[in-house]
Amino acid sequence: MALEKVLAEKVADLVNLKYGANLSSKEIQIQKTLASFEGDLTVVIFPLLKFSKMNPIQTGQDIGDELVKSLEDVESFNVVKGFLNVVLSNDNWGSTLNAIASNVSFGLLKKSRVQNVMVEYSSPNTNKPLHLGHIRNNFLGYSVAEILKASGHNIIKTQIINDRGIHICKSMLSWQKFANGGTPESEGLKGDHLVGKYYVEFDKHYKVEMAELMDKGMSKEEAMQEAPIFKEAKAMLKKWEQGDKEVVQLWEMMNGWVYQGFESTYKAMGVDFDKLYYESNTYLLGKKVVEEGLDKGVFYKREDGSVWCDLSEEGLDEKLVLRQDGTAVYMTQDIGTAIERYKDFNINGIIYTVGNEQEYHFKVLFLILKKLGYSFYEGLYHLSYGMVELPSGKMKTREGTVVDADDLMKEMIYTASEATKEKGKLDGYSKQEIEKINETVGMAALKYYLLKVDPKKGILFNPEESIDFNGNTGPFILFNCVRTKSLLKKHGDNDYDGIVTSNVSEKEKSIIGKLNDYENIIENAALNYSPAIIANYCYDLAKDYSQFYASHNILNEEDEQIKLFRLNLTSQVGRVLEKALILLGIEVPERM
RNA sequence: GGCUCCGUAGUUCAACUGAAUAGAAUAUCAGAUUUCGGCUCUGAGGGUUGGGGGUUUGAAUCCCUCCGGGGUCACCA
Repeated sequence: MALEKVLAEKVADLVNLKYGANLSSKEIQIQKTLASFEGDLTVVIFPLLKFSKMNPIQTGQDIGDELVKSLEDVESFNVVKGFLNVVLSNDNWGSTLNAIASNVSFGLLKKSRVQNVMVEYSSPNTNKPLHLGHIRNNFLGYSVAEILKASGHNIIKTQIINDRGIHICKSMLSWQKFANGGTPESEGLKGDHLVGKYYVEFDKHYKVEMAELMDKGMSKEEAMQEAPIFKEAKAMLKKWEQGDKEVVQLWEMMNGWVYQGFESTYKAMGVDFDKLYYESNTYLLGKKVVEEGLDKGVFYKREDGSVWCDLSEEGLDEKLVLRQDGTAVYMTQDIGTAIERYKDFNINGIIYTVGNEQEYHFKVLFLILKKLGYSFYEGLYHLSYGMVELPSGKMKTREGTVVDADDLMKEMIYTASEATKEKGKLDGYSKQEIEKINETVGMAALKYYLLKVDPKKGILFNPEESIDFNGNTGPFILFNCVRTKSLLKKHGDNDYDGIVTSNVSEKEKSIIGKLNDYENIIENAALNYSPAIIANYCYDLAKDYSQFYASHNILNEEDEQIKLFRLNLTSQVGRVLEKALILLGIEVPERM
């Protein structure tokens, strides 16, 4: 609250004046008073003792006296150990609430220096459908982008589509061999699922061929290289890089299927992008830059023709940037992509939302760009997040233990529909409207479940818990938000401007305090790239409101002034909750 | 093995970046309501914050060390 600042400044002034210190208000620690003590705000006294040269109690008493004298909003105080608990006047709460209500741009911060930031997320391969890991990636990247927007930055959402390489050729070759010309229409499969099916099919045949070769006495490594089907895939990659018409046509057709599939998955996820990058476009630039780097002496060529970057001085290993046969690797493409992005946009930085398994890769990438002389490397940041694991262990494509994104979302929505059927609150709604609400609720459950965890940490995905609707869950928060709307609708008139009351309960104070925290929470979430901070805030606020609702009359309140005050409070809780949920990519329906 | 991240109630997560008695949810147990044994409400138990040491008026948080786990060190992406 503005009052926290006022208080901090006042305390700093007092300490400077009385004890001859030289503190700024930022060095004064102010926190919310714990529920078990009397008071609203607490000044931590310990750090001030070296100036006051008195014990904590005396110092607290001393400062407290002055605060009551000089600040109108401070009604009284008490000192416990080294903590000065300040009790605020009742008028303060109403005016704080009104300040929030009348602030049209509440929750949208203004930055003195606006940054243009590119956020990359999703970054799929075009040889298989999206899975649970991508879901976390997408929700996280989307939400971080929204949070940064709210904190006052300009954001460009982007992805890099991994549409070329040996793995893509594997599914192409496999389709050629085994699909008999099957299309998404003829097989009745989403395009990305169809392509994924033949990618798996490739692996099956590959394994059989390897086993045969190993029976003949070959080592595993040899067999991997010598299996005919693998050699064919490699040949296809080479043809693709040479621009072979037939191969390119096949590539375009199958990627087209995949993009159609992705599009509907992204739509269901509720994510979007401002600009797409394709590795098939950027890898060539990467190759060119590697040539330049060779001239500059940043890279060196080995006898066999492969190109490397020596990072041993920086404490890392040597890194391959171009294969012996001159084809590009992952690193090559990423160098090209980064440069391209800075050419395309006037940006101050790029945030790469990529799993923590690639931390080493990005460390190396940023270092190489630095060595190449691109000063923009300073603005690059790897938003690294933990892997999603199942109770049964890791997800593995080949063992079929992957949780498919489309399947999972469908399940969540189904569970939501079962839950609403029981509650029966949707009478009078059309089938389409009900479907839309089920979608919203199901996705809210999934998004919240994945976003409430600190990005850095791994997630253990428990299917049963994820679809829970009680407790610390998305639907619980959503329900409270929807309830505020329905209350306000019932009351009709919604002009609560300037309502004050001298009768404010502890719960109400707590809620107003939390509402007032919202902008700090955004700032903090932006600073840490952490939707989890927003998610936890939403739950705290919703829980507080839920307890308030259970213990206070609102529409039934007889005192008109109090009733309006509580409606004002309700209105702001709904407003802030909805704003916060949107930052998580969660929509709020009118009813549920 | 080198580098790196992590370890908090039975379980899943918090703790405003160093402050008061480490909080929720869930599970468990006990009551209340309900003839609906699954809903709702109230309450309780549950912790040496992996172990040990250090810095500090104060440590889950910072430093050292050991133990345990993940990731990564590919001419894969």
